[in-house]
Formats: sequence, C-alpha cells, structure tokens
Amino acid sequence: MNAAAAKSRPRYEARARIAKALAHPSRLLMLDALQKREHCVCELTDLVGADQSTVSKHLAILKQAGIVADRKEGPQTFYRIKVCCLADFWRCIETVLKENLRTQQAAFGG
Amino acid sequence: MNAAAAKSRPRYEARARIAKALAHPSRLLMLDALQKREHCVCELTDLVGADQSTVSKHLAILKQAGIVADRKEGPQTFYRIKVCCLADFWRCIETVLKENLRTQQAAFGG
DNA sequence: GAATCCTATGGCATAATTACCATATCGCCA
DNA sequence: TGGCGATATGGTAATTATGCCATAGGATTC
Repeated sequence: MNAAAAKSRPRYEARARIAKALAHPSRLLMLDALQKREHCVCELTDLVGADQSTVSKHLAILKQAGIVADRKEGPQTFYRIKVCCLADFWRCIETVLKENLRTQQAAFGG
Repeated sequence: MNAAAAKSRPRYEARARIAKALAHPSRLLMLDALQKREHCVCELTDLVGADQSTVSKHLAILKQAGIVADRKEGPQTFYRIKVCCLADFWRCIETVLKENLRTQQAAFGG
C-alpha cells in the first residue's frame, strides 16, 4: 500500500462502517418504513418477520452507525431516521440495479 | 412478516447485494481511484497493499455487482467505473459521517 | 409489589466474509 | 515452444455477521 493510501485508510474504514450498516435487506426494509414515519420496535418486528431480538440488534446497528435515532415513550422505543441523505443512497442503488437490468437485457435480447 | 413485506423482500435483497459490494474499505479506496481513470489490477494491488489475489477477488465482487467493468489489454485487465451514480453514494456516506461528528461534538463540547 | 407488555442483551450455532498461499490461465516475446 | 509477467481461481483458516432462544430490565397496570 502506498503512503497516501495508508494515510487515508481510516477514512475508508469509517465510510465502510456506514455502508455496512446499510447492507442488509431487513435493515433496508426498516429504513424504508422509517422514512415515512417513526416506528416502534414491535411494528418493525412485525414488518420484518424476524425474532424481536434480531430486529432489536438490527436497529442497534443502524443507531450505532448514526443512521437512526431512538426515543423512549413508556415501555416502547420509537426509532426514526436521523439523517437527511438516504435518498441519495437509494438513488445510487436503484441506478445500479436499473443499469444491471439493462445490461442483462442487452446480453440476452440483443 | 406481513404480506407486503414478504412480496418486496427480493427487492430489498437485490438492494442489499449492491450495498454489500460497497461495504469494504479496500473496495471504496479502489472505487475512488477508479473514479479518476481506469486502472489495471497491478496498480490497484499496489494502492490497496493487499495480496494480488485478494484485490482480484474484491474487483470480482464489484464487477458482479455491476459497479465496475473490465477490459483486457494484452496480459493486463483494466477496470473502470460502470455506473454514474456513485457520487450520490459518497454524498450520503459523507453526510452521515459529518452528522455523526457533529453529534459527538455536541455531546462532548456542548 | 406482582403480573404484563415492550425492548435489550448474553449465549450459542451457523453462515458469510476476508485474507493469504499455491497454482492455474492467458498473452506476449525470445 | 519455453519462459515470464499479469490475473484469476481453488483451498483453507480466521474473523465477522446473523438469527434464535432465554432472559434481564424498565414501565405500566391492577
């Protein structure tokens, strides 16, 4: 690794930590739901269809990454999107998927 | 999992596959380099500072995700960015990092 | 304060990711 | 064709991620 790369390494590790938090279907599903409004864990558990503890851990990952924030209200915890930039992320992902589809079609259909 | 979520599950899995490809510091470093111009594997190997086979596998992951494309020229393989939307991705990640920094500073410094 | 609901955490098993080494493959040149 | 440089792939070990169960903790209600 050259010197410049070594120096910028922590920077890319920080970036990767954020990306990793976004790299799971259940977490993406929850983020989509949270984009509309805040939800309690029980609602997200129902949505995802996994064990409540599993969902809680997914939410902890998103929270640790700084993507969501939580708020306690009585016995419940409500999660909400904390950042304003997820639309950029979605757009990028969707563009790649669309492009992949186009490429595939070109390869098959001609 | 409710019915709507079950139906959209493959959609989120596809999205997560793309996000996962972006979720590694070495791959992010290489993408940054590739954003300027195409590079051969040997250049990227030097940049990343890992084994050549490791870099080759990282590139295969990016290619499989449809994020980069390759071109053989003689004994070398040149990789280049295939999609135009990575700027959106970077912007999102950077915004999260910046917001996290802000939050931390608020927690400490006040 | 006991029961209950909601959420978080510890423990553990399994699957996925990652990295390196060794080696196969491909293109080129003598 | 033999050797060489550049890549890709198979094999394997170590680390990390994921999911469920059991259970702890906190709040509410009776």
